[in-house]
Amino acid sequence: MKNGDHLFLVDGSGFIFRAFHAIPPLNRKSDGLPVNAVAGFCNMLWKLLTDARDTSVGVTPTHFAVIFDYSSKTFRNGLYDQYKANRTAPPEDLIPQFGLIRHATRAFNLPCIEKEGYEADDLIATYARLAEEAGADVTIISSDKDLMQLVTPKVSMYDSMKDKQITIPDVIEKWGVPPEKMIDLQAMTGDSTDNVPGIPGIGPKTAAQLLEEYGDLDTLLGRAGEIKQQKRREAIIANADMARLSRKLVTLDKHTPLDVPLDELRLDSQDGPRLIAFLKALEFTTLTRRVAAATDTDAEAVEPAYVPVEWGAQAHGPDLDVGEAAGPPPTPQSSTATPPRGDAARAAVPFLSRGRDATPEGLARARAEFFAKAPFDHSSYVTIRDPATLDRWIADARDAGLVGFDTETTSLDAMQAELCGFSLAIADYADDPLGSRIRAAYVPLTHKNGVGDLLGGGLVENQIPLREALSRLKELLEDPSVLKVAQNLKYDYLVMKRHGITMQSYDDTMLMSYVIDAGNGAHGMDSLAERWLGHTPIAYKDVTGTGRSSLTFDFVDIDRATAYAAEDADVTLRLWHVLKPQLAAKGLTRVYERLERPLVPVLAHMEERGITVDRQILSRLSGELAQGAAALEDEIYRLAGETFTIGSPKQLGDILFGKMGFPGGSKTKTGQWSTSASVLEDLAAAGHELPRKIVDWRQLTKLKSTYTDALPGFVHPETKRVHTCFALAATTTGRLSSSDPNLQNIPIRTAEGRKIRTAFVASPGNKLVSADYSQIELRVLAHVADIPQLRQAFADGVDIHAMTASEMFGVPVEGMPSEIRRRAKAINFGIIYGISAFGLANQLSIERSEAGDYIKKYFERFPGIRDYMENTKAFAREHGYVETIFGRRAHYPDIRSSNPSMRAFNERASINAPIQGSAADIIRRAMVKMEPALEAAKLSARMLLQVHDELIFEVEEGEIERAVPVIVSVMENAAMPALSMKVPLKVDARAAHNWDEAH
DNA sequence: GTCCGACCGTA
DNA sequence: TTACGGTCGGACG
Repeated sequence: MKNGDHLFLVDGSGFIFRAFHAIPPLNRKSDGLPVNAVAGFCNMLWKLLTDARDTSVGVTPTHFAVIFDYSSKTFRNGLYDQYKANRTAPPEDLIPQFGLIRHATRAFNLPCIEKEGYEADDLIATYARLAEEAGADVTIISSDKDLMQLVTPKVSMYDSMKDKQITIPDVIEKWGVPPEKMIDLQAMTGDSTDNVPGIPGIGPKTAAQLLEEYGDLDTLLGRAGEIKQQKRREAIIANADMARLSRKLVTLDKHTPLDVPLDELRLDSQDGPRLIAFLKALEFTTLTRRVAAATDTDAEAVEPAYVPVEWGAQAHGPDLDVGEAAGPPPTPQSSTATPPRGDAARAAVPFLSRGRDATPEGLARARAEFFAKAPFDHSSYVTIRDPATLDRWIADARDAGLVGFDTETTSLDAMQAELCGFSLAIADYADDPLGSRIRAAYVPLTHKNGVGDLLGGGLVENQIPLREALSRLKELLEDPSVLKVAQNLKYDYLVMKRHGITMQSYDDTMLMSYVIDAGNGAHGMDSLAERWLGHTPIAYKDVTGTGRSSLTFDFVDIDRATAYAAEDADVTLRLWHVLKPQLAAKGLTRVYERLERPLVPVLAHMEERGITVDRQILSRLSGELAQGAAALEDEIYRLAGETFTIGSPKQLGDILFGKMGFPGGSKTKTGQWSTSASVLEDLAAAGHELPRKIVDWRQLTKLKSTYTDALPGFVHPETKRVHTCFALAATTTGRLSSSDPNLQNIPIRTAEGRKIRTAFVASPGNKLVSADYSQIELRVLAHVADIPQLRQAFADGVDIHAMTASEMFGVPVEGMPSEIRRRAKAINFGIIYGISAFGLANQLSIERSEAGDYIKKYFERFPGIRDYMENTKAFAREHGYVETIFGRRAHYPDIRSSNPSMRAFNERASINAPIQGSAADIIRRAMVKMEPALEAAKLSARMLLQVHDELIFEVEEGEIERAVPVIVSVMENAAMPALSMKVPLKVDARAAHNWDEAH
């Protein structure tokens, strides 16, 4: 900075208070966010940046900065503990604007300056002194009298609200003393708003008069006895020390250490799109237009920015944590914690307030609002490279009683994954009992440097040895008094279990979201961060790369890994704060704690055990299938008169419906002729040879590619077993899903397919036990719709489909034709699926009118079912979700769609969900109870798989007779004692060497 | 390389 | 007519 330059220093904190009161209340239109002070601030900045010359300042700035108070605690509190102690909390509507003004500053591409322990005024004093020494002129944008002591021939002030410059004569005119005597004047008068004591009875007029007479404060105090007025004389003598203290308090520090050097305040050009994005976000249309014109930017093309709102810790009212069953214990002090600096440091977690809305809903709302706006500060994340630091973090986690936890590994498959490191997130209560700061750290353990080493390089230096870190981590993860919070806990649980750690006391944010929001979008971390935190976390592929050039996580640079991993733990802990109170507010805590969380270790154990598949059987089957398919291919090509890709529905359609001229059945939604099995079956039934061959070929190639060829690839290299992955939060209804490989769709319907089941075998000395619920969904339907005939039929143990047929068609159960029973069975399934005449007609290959008659007849016989269906649809329309008998919710937000087919689809799904979902809840309960029941019976039987209504166990041969009754009993009584079903549950169980024979 | 549609295996 | 996941072909870049 040099002679001729001109520095503008904006007192950001001062401005906001003034603008807030001076400008009428103004809210963002879309959501009521108060923005009056921000609007004034933005208009003022824009004016100063573009035409300061036309204001009373009369010059254009070359340097510019906006200065803020960091917090209410400064060095002055060390001088006088009552300093600013009577400050009241700012108005509610002002609070979010503190943060917004900082964002505005950055959007204007201006330095945003603050420093812990100092007031904005001290920073302004220091910059002003330095600029003046460099020969520059300074304008302080403020009208605060506390800053008038800084005015000199080269330093002036500017009241932007009144467009009035304040120079030396202005100070004298207003206060009766020149700027250099303002300190003494303030020392005498004191300041009630800042709690600066001063001398009682001395106001500005008297002070000015005394200073005129005695010159300065020290002289006055030395000659106080000469003062004629008795009261004044006594007051000054009695309060001399107070006056000296006050002088210290009001004297600005012109030598504050600076983080941003003076020269970096040089004014840069405006970033039009960035500024417009901010202005659009706040809906400042006039200014948006002006800025667009001045910067030659197409405002239409700019998306509004995401503008997080900071809630300053200082700005919090008297919130108190009145406790929450499983919430974090309020630990007021954390000895070693050093809160991070910067924006994230001011993020404070709101707890339940006595004063405001002290209900579960109020807390849930407050948390959601707070975290929707709390900014992320990656600079506050740290890497832990030594045991001592790790110990400190673990101690802090213990103090807090709550820690976000995440593992980083080399694979999505928890059974194959190798641990690379882990991250922790902690909410501190260090100096703010009203809230908490979240900080996060990554602990790299096995990161490698692959530089110039074909073997993959050695370990990166300065990582805590794996064993040492794990022994410390074990203490934390197995400590029941510390709640661990993870996203998709089953994964981390299994990875840690493989390292000899059995986690205790945990929550899973993914499962919380699933309980709250099944049907409302995904439950992965990225979705949840977007939905609840308004934040997009660093993408995994941005860290590891993608495709051919991708790295496993252990080759990721540790700084990058820290940014990614620490953020994940941070996000997880924030999500917990948002979601946990919502469970309580919506009455879903039971569902989460009984049907979700306890299933995590159960499924982890099942996945860890795996199941043996006989690779020889699969290999032999693959050969047979290949031969069969090859023979069919020859036939197909011969019949078609040419070779083509049979597996291509497009090419196949051209052959069948083009070249061969077969009548096309239905079309797919893209307009292609459908070549589905049902179409081909119809053609085959009409006497055509080719379609039959296609159907057969499809079956063989399907079995080969999906099962016999693929399954051996899933055999684990060490355990030699296949470990599926069960997803807990994948379905809308509450069912599990299975993948990698999917063991819930192993063939059974055809003889060819069943051969694949013979490859799933028990290990030597054991047998597989398959136990499945009989007609569980129809039983659930009989329960929820309370249908007397169905209840009676299940109580009597009669054939339910035959009973249905008998009721509908008046045919005796004895000697019933199989076609009649088949139709009744299709209707029963149709009911569960939310029947339509169209669907039933399709299923039974009958006319739609005939299917409609069946349905009508069915409802006449079972009016309770129609009531159930109508009531369920009405409930779903009203609430947007339906419930299972255990209170699990499945959401159907599109049930109010104006699209009739979409609406109808959602109605059918919402009829089905309570039935399918209640059955899913029942088997979940059975699974949770199974491990302790087997243990109590001293059985070593191990649960391996779940297939919706079936559980598969591996049981020692000598144990089978004792194990089967235990298994059956747990399953049949699974609803108890939470619920007493109106129909009995029935379970069939068999033991055999392979799955085909056991089922 | 990544995505989507068609198809098909299970309950 | 419900709920899933896997494989393939084909189109996109």
